[in-house]
Amino acid sequence: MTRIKTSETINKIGETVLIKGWVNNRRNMGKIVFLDVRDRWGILQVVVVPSELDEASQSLIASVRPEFVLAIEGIVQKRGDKQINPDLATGTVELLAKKIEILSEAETPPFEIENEERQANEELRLKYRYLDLRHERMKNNLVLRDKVFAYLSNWLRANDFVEVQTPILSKSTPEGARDYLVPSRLHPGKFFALPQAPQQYKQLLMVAGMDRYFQIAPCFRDEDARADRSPGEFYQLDMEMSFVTQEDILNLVESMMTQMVKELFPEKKMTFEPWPRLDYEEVMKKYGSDKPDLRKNKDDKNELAFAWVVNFPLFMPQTDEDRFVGAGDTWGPAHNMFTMPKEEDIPLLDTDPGKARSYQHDLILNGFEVGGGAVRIHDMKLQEKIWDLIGFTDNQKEQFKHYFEAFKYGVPPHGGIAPGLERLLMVLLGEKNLKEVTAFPLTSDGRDPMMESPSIVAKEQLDELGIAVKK
RNA sequence: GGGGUGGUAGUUCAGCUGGUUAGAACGCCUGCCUGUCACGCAGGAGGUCGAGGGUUCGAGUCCCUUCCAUCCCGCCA
Repeated sequence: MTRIKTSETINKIGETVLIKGWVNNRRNMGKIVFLDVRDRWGILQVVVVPSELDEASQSLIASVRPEFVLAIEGIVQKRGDKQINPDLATGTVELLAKKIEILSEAETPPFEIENEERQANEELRLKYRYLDLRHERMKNNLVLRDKVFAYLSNWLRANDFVEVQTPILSKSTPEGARDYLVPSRLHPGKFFALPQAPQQYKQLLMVAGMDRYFQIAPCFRDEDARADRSPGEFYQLDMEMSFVTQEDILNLVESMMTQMVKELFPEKKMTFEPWPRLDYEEVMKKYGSDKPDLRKNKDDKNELAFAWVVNFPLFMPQTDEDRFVGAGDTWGPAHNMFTMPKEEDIPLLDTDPGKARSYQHDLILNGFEVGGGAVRIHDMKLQEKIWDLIGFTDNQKEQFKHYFEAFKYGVPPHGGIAPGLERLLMVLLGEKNLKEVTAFPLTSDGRDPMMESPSIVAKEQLDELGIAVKK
């Protein structure tokens, strides 16, 4: 007999079926036992009456405990009017067990699976993440994460975007965050870096003529975590388009996100339609933040205030408190060093660079920055001018040699954006921490208590890589 | 690197101004129960009070040191 999902039983009244799943709960009434059996699709009440069971099943029913994995064959029956459970999707039916097989026994878990309210502390949850993910809320979060990823990918493909996988083993470049380094065995003393974002690759794909690129891109930054900032790795919906203006980028993303929310989160209401385009300077003056929470009623869990922030300054002054690592003493890039200045502000580069504004755009949602991007510089002369202004040395420019080289061969005007997918999901799902929408996150201090990573490696492995570890 | 909060049973927590044998709920174990669905009832097991030191007749409680967790600042182009 083929297994069916617990959720399918509501359409199989009177039929003999086979279900498989975990014991969510057991209620022993003496001569009758109720088992709530859980699979990915839900929970089904199984009625166990010894007289209905075959002999083998009768002898094992007493030993069945929560989280045992069972295969149960039985007859789907309609529940009596008084026995209907409105809280259960399968609450109108139940399975009268005829044959029970224990596929796997289970020890008592370190925390309760059935009771969602009683939540263990975070480290314990992460150590036993495979049990934590049995919680309905966590399972639903992962399923919705997949739905959002799939919706956005498909939407982009339907709009002529092509997904391209860019390298994970990449190159360390003087950008903002700390790199994760990967030693090269074949080139002792040299290192790959895991990408902080596929920034240069996607721009080079525009040079290649891909026209519209996207990627659900893993990004790696070796920085300290926050509730809304994952330690280690996270995913961006990385996008880049050729022959577009900033207006084109904003309109496309707005339309994509709006449709996604309406389709997948119909209970949500947007505060603004269309989304406002806010001037950076005005926003800072009015709210003291470049990512204000613009909801009208902050108690309403279903209100979503999307907005754009534009007209960012191109440069930030380098100060002792606030300094772009890798730049000189005067100016650092406000966003990144590839961001295009607004045409009307280009003359300011020679006179008053601090006043020059750029084609950077941030997507904000309920007080979180859920995406950032820009129109890029496609003129190498302008790019060099920017590099000079931020005090790049010849040595630093040398690290962008490939970029320099590529820009000799015909570069389309281009720009893009990269929404942070976990942060977006966190807001959409009403979670307070990115860990709640990530299957196997690291702890805040960058460990995995389940795998016990990072870990010490064998000396032979280090020797082969030419690495000596300081004790 | 800095700051806030926390660490007591398997889990989540309470434990006042220092005072008898450290409690509750859930979970777990045993028994009873044929309509429960947070089943119920009766009983039971389970504690290095994060660790070390100190003050005191007496420390879960006060002091010092230290470890761990989490949130925030720094950091995050």
